[in-house]
Amino acid sequence: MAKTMRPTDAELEILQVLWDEGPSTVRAVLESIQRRRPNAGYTTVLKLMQIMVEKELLVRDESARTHIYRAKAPRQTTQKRLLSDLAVRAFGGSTNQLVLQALQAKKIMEEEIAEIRQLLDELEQGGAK
Amino acid sequence: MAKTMRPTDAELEILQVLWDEGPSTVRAVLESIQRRRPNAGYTTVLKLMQIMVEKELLVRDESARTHIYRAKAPRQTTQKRLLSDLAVRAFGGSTNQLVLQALQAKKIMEEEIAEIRQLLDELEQGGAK
DNA sequence: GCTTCTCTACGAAAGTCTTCGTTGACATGT
DNA sequence: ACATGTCAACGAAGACTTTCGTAGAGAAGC
Repeated sequence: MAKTMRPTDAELEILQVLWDEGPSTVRAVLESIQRRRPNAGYTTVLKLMQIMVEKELLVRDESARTHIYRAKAPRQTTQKRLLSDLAVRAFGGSTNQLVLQALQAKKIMEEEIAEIRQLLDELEQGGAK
Repeated sequence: MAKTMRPTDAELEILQVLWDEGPSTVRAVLESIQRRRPNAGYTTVLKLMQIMVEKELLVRDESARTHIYRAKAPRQTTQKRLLSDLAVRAFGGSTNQLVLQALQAKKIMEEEIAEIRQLLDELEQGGAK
């Protein structure tokens, strides 16, 4: 029903866990988060995940007493949405500027450069008309 | 005083105007924003810009009655901060993954590919040990 | 059966973001 | 000097985010 929104910080933290570890219970997500942030509370994570079901960011299996949650959209879809969103908000809509800036922001390992080169080759072959 | 925060959506909209058009008055920023969003209100923009001065996102020249605002941090610095932030929040800290995803998300023009290739060349020369 | 533990659900509190109405100061033109 | 218009300042409302206390239902152990 609701249009696809940008996940908040806390929501993204939960999505990362579910993308990494697959469908999980609240407790499993909590424990994963606590590895990095030991002060995270159970009811906080539960509440967030409930809200995320309402927002249709997550899907919940209630067939057992302990519910199982999974991310509704795959990781890449969400990542692309966030990138496109950032391109508009901070780069005047230019994804290309975003990429250039990202490349300059970080020293890149040589293997990674090769990886990107290869992708460029494929794009050039596939896209050239 | 406050640590450098991530600008909000409305703040970023104002920053874009100031980056594009240089130091400006509230009214000038408002009119620029109204070109895309005619319902934007004067006091809303004013209040936001006042808050942004407190947050040290903007600097204000109060010497004249009509104050002049400018972005404190240059465009690229803020863009890099946002990219690095997104890399952590949505890409498990991998800027490289972010770049790959951004490249795949968009069809890239050939000239742009050349531009990126050139950047890669420079990076390879400068960074290879 | 009773106690203890785990889980979901609910609601409220505190913080932030965005919007705008109102006010008073200052400027301009006549 | 007075009317009109522009500006900064303030305060408050409404929405959203994040946190957590509390309560009740069900499961497990004694």
